[in-house]
Amino acid sequence: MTEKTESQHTADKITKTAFHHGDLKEALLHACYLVISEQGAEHFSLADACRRAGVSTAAPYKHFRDRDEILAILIARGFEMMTEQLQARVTEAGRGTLPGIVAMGHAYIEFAVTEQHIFRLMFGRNPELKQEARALKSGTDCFTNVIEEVAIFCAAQEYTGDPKPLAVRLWTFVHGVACLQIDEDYDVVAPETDVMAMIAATTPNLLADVLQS
Amino acid sequence: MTEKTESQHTADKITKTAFHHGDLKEALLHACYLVISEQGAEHFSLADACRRAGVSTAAPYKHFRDRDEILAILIARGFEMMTEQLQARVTEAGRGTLPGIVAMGHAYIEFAVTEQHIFRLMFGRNPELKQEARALKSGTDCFTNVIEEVAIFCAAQEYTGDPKPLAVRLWTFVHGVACLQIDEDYDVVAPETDVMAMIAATTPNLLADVLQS
DNA sequence: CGCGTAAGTTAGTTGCGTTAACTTATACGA
DNA sequence: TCGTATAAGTTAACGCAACTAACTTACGCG
Repeated sequence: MTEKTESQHTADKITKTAFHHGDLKEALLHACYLVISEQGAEHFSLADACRRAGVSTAAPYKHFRDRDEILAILIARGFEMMTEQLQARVTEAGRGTLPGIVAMGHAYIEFAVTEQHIFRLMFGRNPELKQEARALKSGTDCFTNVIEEVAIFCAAQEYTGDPKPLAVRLWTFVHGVACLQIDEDYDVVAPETDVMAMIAATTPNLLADVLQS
Repeated sequence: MTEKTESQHTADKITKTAFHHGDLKEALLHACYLVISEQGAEHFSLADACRRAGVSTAAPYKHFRDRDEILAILIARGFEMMTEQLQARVTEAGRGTLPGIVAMGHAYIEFAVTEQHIFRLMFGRNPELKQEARALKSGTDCFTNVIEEVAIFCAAQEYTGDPKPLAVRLWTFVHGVACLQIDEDYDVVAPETDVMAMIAATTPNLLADVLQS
């Protein structure tokens, strides 16, 4: 009898998929997302999210194992959002082209900036969170996608080497940009930096081996 | 009374610069450093550090404004350590040379790995911590040093362009490596990655403009 | 030698995460 | 149709951490 009632009744029963609240599970996830987006995961308090959702602080435990499970779900969703956005941008700019690769880099930064705190959560050192099945899967899926796009690019450029190390390089650089940007370290030390321009300028350097062929 | 006889008033009073404990301030900082090194700043509890130092949980407030001041001091010291280590390595490998630049990158990674949690603290998004005067100063000093070394390299290579954007590029890449390495993201997604080799291989690409001249 | 105060203490407040025990209301079977 | 098992909420309590207040100790100086 531990059905989910969400997908089960949706067909016949449109309203009231859940009991008292409507859909507290999702409402709590959204509240947590909002709190984290505003205050950062470091200062995130589950009790705060409960207040916003208008329920007691014990309510979440009817839907989640603990605080960490909620964070793991938000991490997983973050990676899914990121994957979608990267895909959209590379498709738009042209798969298998240099502008396509650059566009993915730009999309990475945009995601990191607009979803700063979720991004920090996704890439922070939280071994117990990131080893959660969902978070782990959506994370690896996201990067698998990047490798795939770089592989398509390599093929289009008739580069016969292994695309994976190149993907790692590109990812590393763009990730460095994202971290330093959202941590405001550029602002302190090199405020003149135009990160988007830097990515566009540096990507060809990182792909020099491919572009020469 | 277990005096430490550290040097604070040094000149007039040699012994017993501190009262009851010896030098609780320093002892607490060390205890906090240990706790963070073991458990990470996220799970760091000041009370835990107090227990290790053998004092009550109220004791720190005679020496520090609050928890955050301690963290800010540790951040500042982290940057100072890092600066020293980068300097030592570039000097050893040769200032103004490509191996020197690569050595700095390697030293950056080594620091990030051996001082994982302090590194995370240094570069995490903690606006209120990083704006602390000491932390801010030692952080900018650290990067100023990197720029200086890149400038020396550029001069040695007779490159007439601005060295700063190059330094930013190098820093960005190496920082990306450091983050992904300590967050164990490479392990999940590209475990074959040899980060030191990657830095050695990629640095010339990032410095292509200089090396061509 | 006595006093001021630096440097500790204990005890109390607040807030969070979590659990236990209780209550409510819904879905399903007799 | 109704009764009941249970899903989904509640309140109340526990332990722990950050911090504060009020008290105590003992060093150092005049």
